[in-house]
Amino acid sequence: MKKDLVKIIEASLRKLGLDTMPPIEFEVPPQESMGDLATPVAMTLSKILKKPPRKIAEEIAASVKDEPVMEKIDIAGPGFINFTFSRTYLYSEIKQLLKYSSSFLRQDIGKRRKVQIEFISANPTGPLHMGHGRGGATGDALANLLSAAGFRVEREYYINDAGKQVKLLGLSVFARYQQLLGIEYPLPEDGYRGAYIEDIAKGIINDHDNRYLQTRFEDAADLFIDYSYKRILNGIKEDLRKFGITFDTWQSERELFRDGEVEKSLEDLKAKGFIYEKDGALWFKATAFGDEKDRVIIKQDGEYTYFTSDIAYHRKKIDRAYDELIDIWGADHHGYIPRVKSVIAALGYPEEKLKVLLVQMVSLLRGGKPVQMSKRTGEFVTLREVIEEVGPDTTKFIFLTRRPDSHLEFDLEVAKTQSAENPVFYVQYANARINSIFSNANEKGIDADKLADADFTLLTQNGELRIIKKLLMYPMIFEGALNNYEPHRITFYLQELSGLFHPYYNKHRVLADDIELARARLALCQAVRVVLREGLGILGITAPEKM
RNA sequence: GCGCCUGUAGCUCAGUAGGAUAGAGCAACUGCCUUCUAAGCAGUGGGUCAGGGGUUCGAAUCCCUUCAGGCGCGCCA
Repeated sequence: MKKDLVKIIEASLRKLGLDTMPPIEFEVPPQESMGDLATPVAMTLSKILKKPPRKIAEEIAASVKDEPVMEKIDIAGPGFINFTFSRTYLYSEIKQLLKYSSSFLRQDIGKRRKVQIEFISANPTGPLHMGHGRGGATGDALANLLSAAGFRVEREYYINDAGKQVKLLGLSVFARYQQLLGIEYPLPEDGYRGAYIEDIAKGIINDHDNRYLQTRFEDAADLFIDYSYKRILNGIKEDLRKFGITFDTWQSERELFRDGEVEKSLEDLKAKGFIYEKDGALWFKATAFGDEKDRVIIKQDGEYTYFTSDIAYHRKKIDRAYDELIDIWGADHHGYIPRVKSVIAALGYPEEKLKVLLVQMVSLLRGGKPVQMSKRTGEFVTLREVIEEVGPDTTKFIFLTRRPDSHLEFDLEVAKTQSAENPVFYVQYANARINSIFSNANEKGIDADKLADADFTLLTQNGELRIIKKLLMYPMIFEGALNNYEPHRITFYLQELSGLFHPYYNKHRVLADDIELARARLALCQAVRVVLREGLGILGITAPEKM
């Protein structure tokens, strides 16, 4: 729809003697009667052409008005050009949509370029929480979006299974283990305290009995650390399974050390002259690339920092020949962006190769009151508990009806009690209703095959034309969601589409007595169903057959 | 103190590379189930786009500033 219009307008601008094309933007006019799409391009050009916008608009309109796709063209307000499409065009487009759904809905923007998207990557030191859920829903939807747009997408989870945090986890479990066996053993100061720590300790008792009773932690560390984080990682995988998110690759931090990636990346940076020694530590010259201070990579005590393995990690990723890397982080890590970007630059790659998307914090409420999250006692509501309470589809939908950078208030009570009238069901219900119509058509013996050959000219009702136009708008929405990394645009679109379908369903009988009309309406329903499923698929939300 | 994000209807949020009379859902109120699923439909009310200045044909959107909330600013991750 937009593509055809752009072509027509560009041709007309060329006729007006313009050789460099300005970006041609479109919007939906505020009132339906004004037309289907409008462009303010005449007002933009007014400065360049030094002519009043309405004059330019008239010239464009005059040279375009004979196009067969156009029903009428109006000039309105300060210089908007309003286009109304001809029915012939709408009917032929909806036919295309039905006949070639996949290429119609999935424009090949990616051209098989490779993108890797890394998300969640929660430390294996505890179950996933709501923040991870939001990052997960967003990352998964973006990956689906990119893949629908013809990119080759890899989803990766980075496992911080080396370093201080998993060690602290092991020590916390070790302490609980001793305590369970009747020994007084202090929990580490900032150790992990959730009930799951005790469960892991019980698991070790179960598998290894009291073999590590009263040994020193140092002598049992490997077992306690490995046992604990692996068990938690399995729990995370189970959380993800329940949430309906899968990954292609799981990159272990330990492996980066084991495979010499960390060493190699340091040598690399050293050779390039971005490493120096100061105060008994080794530093990376991040300020050379716009970061506000240089960063330590080997501490005085000889240990690496978390940043060191992140250098190796991003170096490895970027070396694997991806055209684009996307990292999705919680917004609390935003200060970390210049640091990682500076690594990309130091390694000789353009910074734009890495796109860091921030997903804002989630605050959990119940009935308007904040749910207490205590770090001290380790008491917090996990993602799994929320999924089990409100369901994965509703949970994802709530995450995906907000802009990633808006702060999100997730009220469990609202998510649940609203469930009957929750927007996600509104969308799913439209799909289920259409399925039901098709099974009724089948029972009545109405031929629902080859619907692309139905007589679309019978679709003359306002509700029908509105739906057709909305369906043809999908590629625009898709493109916008993709270019801005904003999957929520799909969510809103699906609500709008459903918001047209339900009233139509209520007002007009799809399975009309007139068989040809029934077939035309079935074709329309089919198109709606295809788009709903496509959109829900991108969001990672199911489209139940029946409800 | 510095930096990032946010502030839009009673509530939760869209709308921001400037565009026309600022939208949706929920909540509130009034109706609609003997024909394809009432998880639905029809209708009503609801706004100082946080405040103030500026830029221009035009600002919720851009700039400056104030206020409010959140998050960062480690040889922690």
